[in-house]
Amino acid sequence: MPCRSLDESDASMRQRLVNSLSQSFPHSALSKALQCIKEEEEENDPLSSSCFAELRLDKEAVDDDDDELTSLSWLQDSNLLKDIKAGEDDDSLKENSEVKHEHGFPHPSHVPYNPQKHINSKPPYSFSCLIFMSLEESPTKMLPVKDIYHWILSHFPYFQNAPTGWKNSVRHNLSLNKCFKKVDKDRGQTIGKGSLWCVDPDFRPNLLQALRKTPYHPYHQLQMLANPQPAQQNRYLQEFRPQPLAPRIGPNSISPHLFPFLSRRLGGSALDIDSDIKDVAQTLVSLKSWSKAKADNASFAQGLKRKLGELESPRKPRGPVICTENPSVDHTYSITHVEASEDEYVPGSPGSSIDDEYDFGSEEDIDDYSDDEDIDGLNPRHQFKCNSDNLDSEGESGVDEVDGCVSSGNSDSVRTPTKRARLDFGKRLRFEETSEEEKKKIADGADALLNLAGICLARQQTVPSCVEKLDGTNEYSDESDASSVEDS
DNA sequence: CCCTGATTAAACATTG
DNA sequence: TCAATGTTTAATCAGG
Repeated sequence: MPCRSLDESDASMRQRLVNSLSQSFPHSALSKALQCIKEEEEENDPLSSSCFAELRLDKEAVDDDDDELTSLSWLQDSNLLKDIKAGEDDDSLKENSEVKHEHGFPHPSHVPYNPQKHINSKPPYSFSCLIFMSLEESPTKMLPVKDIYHWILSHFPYFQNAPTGWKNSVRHNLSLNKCFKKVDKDRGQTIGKGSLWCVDPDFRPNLLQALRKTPYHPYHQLQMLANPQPAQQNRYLQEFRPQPLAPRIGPNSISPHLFPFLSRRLGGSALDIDSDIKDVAQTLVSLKSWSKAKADNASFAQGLKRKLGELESPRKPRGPVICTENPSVDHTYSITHVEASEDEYVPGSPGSSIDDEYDFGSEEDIDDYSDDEDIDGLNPRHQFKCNSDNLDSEGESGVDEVDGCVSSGNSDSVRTPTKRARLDFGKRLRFEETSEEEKKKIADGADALLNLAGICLARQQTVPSCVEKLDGTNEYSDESDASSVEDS
């Protein structure tokens, strides 16, 4: 919860609030905004007073005060608006707030979104996120298109009155978005027409990243599930009935009962940042070690063999998936992808599941995803704007080739650890072909960056563990990240 | 202004 | 045959 400066008087705050609202909601939306706040209070939701502000985007968390002023979140802890709301009829106000703008009008980004109430507001989630949520809510992590429709309809009544084109969009997304893939017919039960769809584990971190960037998602999603509407008849939800909201453990925490995957991935931005730092440091150290190893042919060959062994053996630690802040690599259609995955992929490899990495879901789910990878190589969807040329062209430069994992915007960030590790390995092989001068530059750069990263990591006392992991002898999980950070 | 992603519409193919 | 499903292309818009 952003803390308001105490030296700011209520009057000035109110004035600034009104100004801000007037600009943000020119069409009588002020009352709607107030109504939203009042509704939140009336529900006496334990989350409403503390959580959703922290669940704003990471970027917003570091935004300037102006952005905070435009956010209504901090008002939930204050009673500044009570006078304004006094005497207003709740029903009429709500009615007005929902009727006054046309159906399909985008939901104001500064108003907490409740899909069950703002049925005329177009959900602030992309179809990818909607599909992702539906699939994640499924116990089996896979759904036929029909059930995806159903989930969306039951959770976002907006679509009940929306033009039917949204279903087309859903199918379009499923087909075109590389994040989703069809489950092998053999594995899918006989569900009639069509296939089951699931999230491609390769891209699940990207979807999570995208979801996390969506304003107000976690809070309202949780709230929605905690107060299921009668319209919700999704059989998966009936089987997997949400539990009442547990008291929030702390700021920015998501109920693990309702959304285990969200509670982990959205639980704290600091953890992800730490993870990113570790990723960078890991890559840099690795890079340096390889450069150094080249100086000694014997040790180089040994290291090569060891690296190869690590990559070939199952259940070996892999490089971490990097969830980049770069929107171009979130979950889009045009992410650069490893074309050679069919050759590289080891069917049934336990390490192929990202659940392994993040400990998502159940054992069955892990198996599902592992097996699902069997069909990944057969799925031609990755052809969309797949930019393997980029990799090759970058390979000429040497530097980009090697520090691909360092750059948050690099396409490497979207691969499975296994695939990425293999690609990195291939890159390193090519790295060995670059000139000594280039390698020296790279090593120097790595040194410099490592020093920078070392400062951060040392601050959190995670350098030893991080570096220790570089030799591939230790696991690298979010859990350890979380614990290390929490300990510090 | 350009690029990219998201959305929407549409046409067409496939499937049960 | 039909409707649902899946694929693909294109146009449009918004945001960076």
